[in-house]
Amino acid sequence: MTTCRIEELSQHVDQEVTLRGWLYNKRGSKNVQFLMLRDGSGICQCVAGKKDVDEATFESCQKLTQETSLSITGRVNADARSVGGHEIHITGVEVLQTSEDYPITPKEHSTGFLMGHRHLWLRSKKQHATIRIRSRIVKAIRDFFDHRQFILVDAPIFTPAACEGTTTLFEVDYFDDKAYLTQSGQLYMEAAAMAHGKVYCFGPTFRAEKSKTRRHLTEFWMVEPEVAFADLNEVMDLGEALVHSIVTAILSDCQAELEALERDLAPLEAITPPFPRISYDEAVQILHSKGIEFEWGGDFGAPDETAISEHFAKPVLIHRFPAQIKAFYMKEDPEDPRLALGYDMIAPEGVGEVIGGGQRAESLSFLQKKIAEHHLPEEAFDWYLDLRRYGSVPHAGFGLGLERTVAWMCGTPHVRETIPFPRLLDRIRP
RNA sequence: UCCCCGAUAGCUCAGCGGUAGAGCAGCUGGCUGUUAACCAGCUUGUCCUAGGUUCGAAUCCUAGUCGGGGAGCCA
Repeated sequence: MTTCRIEELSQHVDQEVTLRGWLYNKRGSKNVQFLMLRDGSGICQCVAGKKDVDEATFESCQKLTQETSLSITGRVNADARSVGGHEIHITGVEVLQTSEDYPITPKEHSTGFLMGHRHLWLRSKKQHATIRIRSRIVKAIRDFFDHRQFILVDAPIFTPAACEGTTTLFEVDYFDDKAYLTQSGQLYMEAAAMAHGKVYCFGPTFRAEKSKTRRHLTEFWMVEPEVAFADLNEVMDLGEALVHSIVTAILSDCQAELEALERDLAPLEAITPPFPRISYDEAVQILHSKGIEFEWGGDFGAPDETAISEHFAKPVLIHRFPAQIKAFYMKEDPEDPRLALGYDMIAPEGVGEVIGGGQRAESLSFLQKKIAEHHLPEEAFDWYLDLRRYGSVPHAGFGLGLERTVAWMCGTPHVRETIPFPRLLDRIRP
């Protein structure tokens, strides 16, 4: 007897196989039962005709409840009437554990209810598709950097100080001292880039922001490349190429998942390089041309980002922001010291910022001045300033938010569905 | 931190001053192939909590709790 997964059924037509999984749904009449079995790799219709199986088997099929775990043995039949093109003509059914009163029925539920049952909601079709796409995106990201000779360097989760500010950090006890959960691996990647040239880290980051929006999590994943000797233009090229390689991978490998999510493919197929690149000044002009009030020097809010992105069919890169609204480590524009050599990539369809990055300041005295201006404790950045004392070179990098990228690819409006167990302002369970 | 909206059956909701309803789920029966199958019947409530108004409150008022959406900030 061959045990196989539903995704492999096409290789076993007319053979008898055993499938192991959970009952997704059931339909039936007096003489025939249709069991929808899911096993993680797909969903398969298993048919039990009253004349084709013994009485005990038919009766046990009639009694099966949603999400009961079971193994089903039968002959694989190619049948266009069945979803997926194959079905099983049952010869035997073995129940592993009977599921009673499964909370998530094949009908409508509120988001709050589903979030409370996240551990079970993961089994539902769209959630299953979303997590598979997330997995494929992670692989696409790793492949992208690995194929370009980047070295994976893991950044610490416990950190002694803030990267950008202290109000958004989670504080934890660290023996007799305090530590914070990392909000970015960037500073560590700058150190690693001076050792390996091209590096990236990929892991969870934490922000204690009291944000309650569809784009925010308190724990989210970020991939952060950092490249020695690179300038702003090179990391804009890198971000563009990364996003393009992610889209290409998803479109070629995740067709079934995109279909389960009812994703409109046209906006994804439109994501081809080159992406438009505009300066902050040009972005402000676009806002003004649309009649939106905006004062030069401020940062774009979510509605501003959407208005700018609606101007283009592709992701748009906005570069050279006013230095005053950007982090202390940004290099200033030699042609206009009011500006910083940073950039954001704004995704279309209201997704918003998926990449933030730019060229880092390599001058020791400039950084010391900036740390003072931002009222940051210089002693906390002593090790970081060493990177400017011992062979400082121009370098640049960025961070790409994984959950926003998954939401973008999936067409999912809220990032909480793009991570298996989301951590939000007021939700830490399950 | 601020601004909106909501809380009624296991789930999704209707009822909005006269004492509790529908669909789905569950249970029983029917149906030769169904595609969130369908048809008939049955069961299920501290109407979020605490005060108040009223002859009478799920319904009106106040406070609180929880949930949803949005803003700021950011990936």
